[in-house]
Amino acid sequence: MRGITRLAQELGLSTGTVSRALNDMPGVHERTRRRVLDAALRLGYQPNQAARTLALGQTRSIGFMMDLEPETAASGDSFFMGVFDGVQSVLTPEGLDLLVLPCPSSQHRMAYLDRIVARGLVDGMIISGTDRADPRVELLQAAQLPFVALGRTSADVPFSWVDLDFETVAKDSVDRLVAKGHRRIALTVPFGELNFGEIFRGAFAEALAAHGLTYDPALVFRTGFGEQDGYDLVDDLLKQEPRPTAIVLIFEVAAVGIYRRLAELGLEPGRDLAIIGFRDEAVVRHLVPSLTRYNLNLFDVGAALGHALLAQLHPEPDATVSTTQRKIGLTLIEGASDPEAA
Amino acid sequence: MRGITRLAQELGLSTGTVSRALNDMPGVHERTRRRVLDAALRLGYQPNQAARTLALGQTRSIGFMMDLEPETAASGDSFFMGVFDGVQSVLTPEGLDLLVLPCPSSQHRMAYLDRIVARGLVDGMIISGTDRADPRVELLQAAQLPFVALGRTSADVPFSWVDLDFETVAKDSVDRLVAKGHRRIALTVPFGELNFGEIFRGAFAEALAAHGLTYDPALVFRTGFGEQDGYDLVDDLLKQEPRPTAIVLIFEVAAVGIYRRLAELGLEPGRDLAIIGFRDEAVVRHLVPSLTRYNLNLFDVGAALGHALLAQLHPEPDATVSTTQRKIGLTLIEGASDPEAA
DNA sequence: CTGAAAGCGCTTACAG
DNA sequence: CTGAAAGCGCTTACAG
Repeated sequence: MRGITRLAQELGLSTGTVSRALNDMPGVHERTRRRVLDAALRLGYQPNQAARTLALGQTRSIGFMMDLEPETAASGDSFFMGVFDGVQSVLTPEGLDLLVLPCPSSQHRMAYLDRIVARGLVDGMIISGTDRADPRVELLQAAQLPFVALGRTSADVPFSWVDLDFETVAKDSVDRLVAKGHRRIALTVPFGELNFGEIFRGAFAEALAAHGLTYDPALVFRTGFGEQDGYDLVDDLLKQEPRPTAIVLIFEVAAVGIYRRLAELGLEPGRDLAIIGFRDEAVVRHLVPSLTRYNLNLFDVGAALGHALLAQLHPEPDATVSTTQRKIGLTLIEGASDPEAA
Repeated sequence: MRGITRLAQELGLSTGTVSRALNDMPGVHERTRRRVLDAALRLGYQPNQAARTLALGQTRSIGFMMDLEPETAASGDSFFMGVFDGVQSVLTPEGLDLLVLPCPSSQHRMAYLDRIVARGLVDGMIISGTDRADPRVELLQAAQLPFVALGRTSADVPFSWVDLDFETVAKDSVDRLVAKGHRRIALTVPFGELNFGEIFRGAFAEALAAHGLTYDPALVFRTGFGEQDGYDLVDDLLKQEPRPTAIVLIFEVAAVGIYRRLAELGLEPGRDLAIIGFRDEAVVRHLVPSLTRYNLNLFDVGAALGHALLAQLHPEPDATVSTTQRKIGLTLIEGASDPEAA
């Protein structure tokens, strides 16, 4: 005999009473409750999760789907860890466990998610790395599973998401460079169908237009997440006529490669090419000249995801389920990599 | 009505028969089996995991506990992501799901693990970042939960682990430096109680002894995982009298900081201080002069963990459970950072 | 305030 | 080869 039955027998009570005491349900004598709690602690009793899930119809677990794609995983460096910590900070007090679900690089995202959902492994999901058109959103909606996306999609169906404020980063970067006399400004966007690339590009074009500058598609460089991608970018960029005087990045690590290639060519970051980096990270923190970049609080991103999910799990008594759509701001860290144009 | 009951009714069969058909049990008419499988596919039936777990006593999930401690997390996602992919590659074909369990930085490892284990969330565990004395090993043994550690402990109780071959890295590094005329060789070890620090130190001392050199505790530097830690190390190192001519690292990123600080001091990596880095990683790949370091196949590490775990889940019919203890080798990548001593 | 019993969705001896 | 029934460890109306 094990579990709650054992506990009940040990105490000479029924499992019903023990269960009610354990779960803080009303209608249990205070002395009884205390006896139960004491015994549970003493015997190290923990309710069997599967039995609980079956009886209650909920798992008390939240899944966080993460791609293992080497392509996108590189950016993962320390990004997700910070986010997880933030998510836990709001889920743990609610008694919810966070299960990170790594989708193998060999497996299709949809197949992976479909299986997770159908097996009823979690009460809610957080998905990340959203594509412009991301069928995972429809899958989760169809399954009626509460979810939040870390990242938007281009679809206009309403769903909860938390995303970085790419628009403001693009606008601030352009404003700053234009104010310093730059007119030919290059931009990086990700390979593939990741939605934030389109957002970034759109906001960038708008910001240029606001200054009466024209958006030149030739100055938009599709790159990967890595250091090498930044390196490879430089030669293409220098080939442009007239040569751009500045570049705005969307990946943290690319800056390192750009600095490296410029140095090889006898060029100097800042003087020969103004650079505004993306998220602050250990790797770029000590570049010389110091990189102008943005600070992002990963913990906040995670916490926002957690809250958005809770809002879906406990829908307001009256109204429709509350949909969260929240952009997290990044703050500028002034460096010396984007001086006045020559 | 839902789940298997619904499926059974749809087919005019008992749930028992449907279950047997679904699970490929013997004693089901071929035609019946086919009908069941067809209907399951058509209706998108997936067994409820909680019910299955309760009935079978197993979850078909494996947990991978990961620390979110900023201290150790810095070493990062990029490390774990590669490992996860390797683990999945052997678990997925067995129908096992991998659940990554991130222990919040605010929570005690033992409390976190204890809860996970007691709730019966997984059939097996992988733990990482083992301390010299790591109570998680005893906890898992006491709970009789199959587990594998990524990393050894100093305990002499036998349990399954997969670890990097720190001994060979230490020995090869020392041999190489001594052959190049170095006699005063410094070493880094991690802060805290991480077990591999002790292993690395021990192997280092032994290797020195094999060359008739004495191990000088003043040349052993305790450092963290970050770039800044490498930076901070340099001044202390240069203070030593006589000054060491070489250093062997145990963290990937430290090399970047060492290069940076040396440059500030007008010193040159290699010429003024021979450096052997640790694991090859994007961050150190383009240092100049190129860093001598080691390559590690993360996928292999993960696959080894997966196999070690399977060996525990399906114990050999006859014998005692097979314990895996496997060191994964790292291969030298020759660079220019450790030339002959002056 | 407490107990007996049904039910959550599966699996699996046990009959037939 | 198939069905009826018990059981996995919980929770929760329903009686008392």
